[in-house]
Amino acid sequence: MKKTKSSRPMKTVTLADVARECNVSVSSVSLVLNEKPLARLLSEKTRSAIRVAAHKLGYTPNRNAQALRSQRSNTIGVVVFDIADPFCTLILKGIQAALEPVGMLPIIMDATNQGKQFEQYIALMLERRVEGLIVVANWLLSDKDITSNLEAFGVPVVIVGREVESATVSSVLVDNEAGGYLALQHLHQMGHQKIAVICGPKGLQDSYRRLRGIERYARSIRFTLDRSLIVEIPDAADPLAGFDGGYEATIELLSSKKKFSAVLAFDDLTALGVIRALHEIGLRVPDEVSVIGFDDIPAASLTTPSLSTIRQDMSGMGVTAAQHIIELIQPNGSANSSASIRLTKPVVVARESTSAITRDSRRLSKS
Amino acid sequence: MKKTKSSRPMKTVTLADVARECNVSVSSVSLVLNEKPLARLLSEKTRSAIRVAAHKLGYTPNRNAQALRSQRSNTIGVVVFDIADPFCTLILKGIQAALEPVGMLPIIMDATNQGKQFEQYIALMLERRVEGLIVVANWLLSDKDITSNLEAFGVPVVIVGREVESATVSSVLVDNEAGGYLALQHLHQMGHQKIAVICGPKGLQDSYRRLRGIERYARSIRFTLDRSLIVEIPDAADPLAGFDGGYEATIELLSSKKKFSAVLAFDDLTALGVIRALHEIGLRVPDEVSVIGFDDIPAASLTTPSLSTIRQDMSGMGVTAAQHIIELIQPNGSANSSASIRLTKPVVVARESTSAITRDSRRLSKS
DNA sequence: TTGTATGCGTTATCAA
DNA sequence: TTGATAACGCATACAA
Repeated sequence: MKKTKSSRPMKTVTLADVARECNVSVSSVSLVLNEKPLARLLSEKTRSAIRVAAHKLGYTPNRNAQALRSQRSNTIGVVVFDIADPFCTLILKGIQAALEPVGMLPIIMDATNQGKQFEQYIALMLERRVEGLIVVANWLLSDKDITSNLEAFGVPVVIVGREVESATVSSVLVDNEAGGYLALQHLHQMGHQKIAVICGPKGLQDSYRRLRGIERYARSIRFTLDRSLIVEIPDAADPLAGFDGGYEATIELLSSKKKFSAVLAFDDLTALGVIRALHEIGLRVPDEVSVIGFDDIPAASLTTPSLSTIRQDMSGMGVTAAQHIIELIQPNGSANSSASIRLTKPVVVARESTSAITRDSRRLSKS
Repeated sequence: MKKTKSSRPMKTVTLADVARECNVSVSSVSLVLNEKPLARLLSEKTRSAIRVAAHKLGYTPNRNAQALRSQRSNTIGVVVFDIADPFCTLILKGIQAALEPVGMLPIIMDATNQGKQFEQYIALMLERRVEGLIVVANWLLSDKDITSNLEAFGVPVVIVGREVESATVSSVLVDNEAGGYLALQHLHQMGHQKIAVICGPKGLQDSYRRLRGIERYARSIRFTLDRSLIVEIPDAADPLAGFDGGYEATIELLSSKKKFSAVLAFDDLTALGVIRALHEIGLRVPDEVSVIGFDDIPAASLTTPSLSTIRQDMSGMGVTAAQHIIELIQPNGSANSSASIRLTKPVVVARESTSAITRDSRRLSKS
């Protein structure tokens, strides 16, 4: 039992230490411990001696040295625009899950919602010689922030949650249009006719795409959307701004005496704001007004009533992004699989906040 | 403009490249770029030439090489028990915020709620030669999982969210007892007398501490808690189990015809489950029953009604943990500041789910 | 079947 | 004022 009172840095066990312990050369130790084919040429006795010694001494390979020598860091930089955003966190899980089996380590940084930090953190990761970069966007990240020059980093880049028009940067995101389609379909099939639509900020791709999907479904069944029931929440800098946006939009809608039996909200946060507003006015959800969101953030299942929504497979998106970047990292990888856009399929999650239209809501929606 | 079509790994610019570019030695370049005192001995002309060349060539220091040479990785390993737990994510923000100014990089890993992965990930970080370890626990992490041998890793360890009885591992967590005290105080001061208490799993430190705080407040005002209104949710493996626990406990309480005008829940998730149950039975919150949680997870402010709760300063805990580990890393650091326990002060966040007792709730709580 | 030597990019020591 | 050079821990081509 050695006293461990020593001051840092503590000397760690190296290959040389192991080699000395069993009177072989460092190369032999390296071969055996890495299970290289060449190791099979060593006598079984030597091999086991090496393994025993390594274990006894508590040898831990030094990844930094390995990275230096092999010119491969085995790390992927992950820049999350806001790690507290529940939307992002499941993506991270997916990324880690896909990276682990191939021995890659994600280096995660939170950009804390600031475009400024963004570039700076990427520089940090480059210093660590990450072999690839995954950017997890959320709706606060303006396109300006990214497109600056994501292309010029010298490593493959995959961006999650945002479609980017670059020739060298790949995207993984939900099929927003399909999602919008599904959302309206869900409400319409439950009998709703007067449907308010609360769109996201105009500048946002997602807003546009989802609305397109909504309109496409409407056309497909020759259903006419009441334009006066379509509103838009303002752009904002706060992660929770969607909630306020939904709240304000609903208050406005209600005070203008518009009638509707259902609200299709831009996302879950917006939907929760809508519900708050309806509740304050004294309208019951879903008895009098149905509400559907988009994303399926964890909170969606915890509220009362629980929130019907369009689920994005965040974890799956993370996995896809990670797998894609692994491909790109392979030598010649950028050749065969170049910049692509992968859309994941959204799915309806019907919970308590939507219900078939009732007498109550029908009466209410009479204009 | 060089074509960048080459296959990976892309050769990066080194000190030697810069040195060659301006006909000086690598040592000079190193001195200048690191702004060492010795660099002042070089002529101003040389210095600026070096800086210009470095910038022109796009030099990026190789941290792996630096780590190898200096025996300092400038990284801190952070093992989060569940990165999707909103409780954890704000702590991460705090950690990053405190680490950044001192040039330390957090290496974040999600243990995905499994004690098994836990040890394995720590091994990974040790291979990367992290200089310290921060473990972010949540209530699913059983003490067994950690105490195994957190002490023997050779680097300082700080654990957030759990008090550990080790002589070498420091803890940062909320003052649970004070929190329990505050929660009961809040309810009592609003006039509630029949108060149900839903405790966390028995095995959990937090449960015990919070209950102690509750009892301490009760004693301080000579208020007698009705033991039959104190229940406990079962231990569980699911991150969202608290919700179900709160739900079930409430249903049980109600079906046993107990009367109460307020519920003090173990945490926010539990509280949300309670609200769901009350709603199903047809009891209005807070008009007929007040509910208070613990933690102040993001969802707490988004629900309708929004949740009154006891806030933990998660971000602050992250900062504290990071600062502490930085101290411990300093040479001789472990000497002057050894294993300690730092408690952060909880604060009441009064929102909509609690209100002063009304005629309705008074009537209801008559037994 | 095993060992030696070299270099990865840096920093630090010593010499010029 | 500046430049060689060794060493950090490891992997590998080459020798023995």
